[in-house]
Amino acid sequence: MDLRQLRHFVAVAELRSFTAAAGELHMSQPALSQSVARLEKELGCALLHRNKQNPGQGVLLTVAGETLLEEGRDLIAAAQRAEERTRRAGRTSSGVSLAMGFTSGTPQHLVAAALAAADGIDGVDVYPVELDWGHEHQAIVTGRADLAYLQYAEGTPVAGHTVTGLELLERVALVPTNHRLAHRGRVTLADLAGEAILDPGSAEGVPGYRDLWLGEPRPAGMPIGRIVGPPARTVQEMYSFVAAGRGMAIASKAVADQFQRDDVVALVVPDLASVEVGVARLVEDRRPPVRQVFDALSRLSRL
Amino acid sequence: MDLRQLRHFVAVAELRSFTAAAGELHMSQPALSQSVARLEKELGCALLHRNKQNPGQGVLLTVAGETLLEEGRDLIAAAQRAEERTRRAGRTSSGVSLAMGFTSGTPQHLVAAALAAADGIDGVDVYPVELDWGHEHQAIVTGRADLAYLQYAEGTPVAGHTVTGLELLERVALVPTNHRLAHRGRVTLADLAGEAILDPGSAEGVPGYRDLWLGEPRPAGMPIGRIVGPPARTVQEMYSFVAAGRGMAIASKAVADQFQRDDVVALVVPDLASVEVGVARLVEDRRPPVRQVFDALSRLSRL
DNA sequence: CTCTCTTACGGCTGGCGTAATGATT
DNA sequence: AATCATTACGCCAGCCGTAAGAGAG
Repeated sequence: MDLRQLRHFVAVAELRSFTAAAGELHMSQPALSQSVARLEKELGCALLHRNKQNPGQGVLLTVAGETLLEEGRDLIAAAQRAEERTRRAGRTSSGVSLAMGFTSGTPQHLVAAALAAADGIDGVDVYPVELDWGHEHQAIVTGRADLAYLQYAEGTPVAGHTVTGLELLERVALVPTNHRLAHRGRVTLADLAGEAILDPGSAEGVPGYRDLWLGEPRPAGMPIGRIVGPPARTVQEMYSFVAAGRGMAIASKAVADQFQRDDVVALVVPDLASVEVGVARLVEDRRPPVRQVFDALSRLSRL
Repeated sequence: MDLRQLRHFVAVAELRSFTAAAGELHMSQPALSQSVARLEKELGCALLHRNKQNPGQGVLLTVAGETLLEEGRDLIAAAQRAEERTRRAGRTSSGVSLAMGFTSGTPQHLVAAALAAADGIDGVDVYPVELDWGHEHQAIVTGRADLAYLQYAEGTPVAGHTVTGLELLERVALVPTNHRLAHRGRVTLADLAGEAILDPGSAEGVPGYRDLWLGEPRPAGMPIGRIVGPPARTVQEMYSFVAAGRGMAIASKAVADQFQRDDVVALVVPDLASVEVGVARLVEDRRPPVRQVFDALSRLSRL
């Protein structure tokens, strides 16, 4: 079995269409058809129910197809992790080196704590990797990071990861200094009703991420305003967006404490639920250094 | 990255030699050299320290090489499991079907219990797969079985598996009916000193397996006799070996209770430690039906 | 001189693209 | 007719094998 074939099959299975998958994979549809046919021949069983009475509705998966879709996704992700981890190892001269993912919204002391945690473990070195907003999950799955700090609605589990909640962060609304509410230290959701808001984007694998940073669900009568994109990738981009007067943005108080600009003001919003910051690792990651650092950080939990 | 290349690299890394690995892989050595070189180029880092001052001692691994060796082994095993599971799914008409591995030495009621356990779980079907002696571990790793019954020295953990001990089995020595000890119901290790014994082979991934079925370690003055191969693959082969007068064999009492032949006698050996029978699954196997059946069987433990 | 890995080169296979065909609504 | 997949066929890249080269004991 070949990883390329597997990628081909997974694309077809996910999109339920050879034509669509061929586009996605940047290859011709007949070539894709052949590739999957070869895979089926090698496995000795059909993976897709073809063209019977559904040429319009695309293809359906067989039991074997369902199985290979699940297994194949895992396998492709594992292959990418292997590649990424090897590349990273190639960049370090010696010893074990772990990548700690964080975003510009992560409280600084936590990043420092991660580096400090490694000092206590012999032969293990942790280096920080800054990730784009909302890519923490993806970074762990693809192997760009071994561990990552994650922000999520309190108590929401994240599939595929082992997460330990560490802190709760109050939330603030960021507005320009010349905003009508800028002189208020704290505001309510009612005050913010109808305000244009920065598009938070969405985080693969983190359900509820988008709603979290839109301040949803909001009580009746405090509707959300226009959502303005594109999503910010970092805190700096978020501040620039706000300073330009295009709308407000919701952030954690930790962000506002760490980044100060005189053209942007942070207003505490007490009726927005706090967000939880946690440290995450892949459930199936059994590498001892990863476990050790993870456990050390877990012990710092204030929850 | 390609699985073929990965297999090439893993072979070289494990054997610490291109020449040896090329033989193992049934390909020419220069082709293998190129294949690994291509992989290194793709990854952008060296995996092996070449030909510096060790052309005699073979190659050494770099940090990246060590990483890719570990990751690659896992990945290749995972690929094989994916393939095997898909093939199995292709053979079942519908629904979830799990393979329960056992050997001819597994107490029958446990196999029956596994099938019965599935009846209580909706949409899950368990079917038995008979494995060769000592291949239980390998079967789980390669995906031939999702669960398997395993026999091991009491309390010995098996790497890579989650195991629940279920029962302890007394052990017996199998001898021909015309053997000098055949009329005795029970014997000691001292009685068996110097007897020729069937080669138990070894089980990949189960440390101590060989010693277990040789009755080792034996007290001083009760030395092991000649070890006669080839290893038996099933209980029937073992009985035939013994009946032919080529030597004795050590088995669990459960085996002797289940298989009766008038040309072979089972003698209880009280001073051999009991073996533990447990049910095993892969640590990282998170599929709910596997967990459910495993947990149901774990609840049957008498330990 | 032997052992081992690398470089060079030629041949072949396998996978892709284009074009044509089939099946269904 | 339009859509979606398969079959037919030619082309090319990549991989393997053979042969030659290079460095160390």
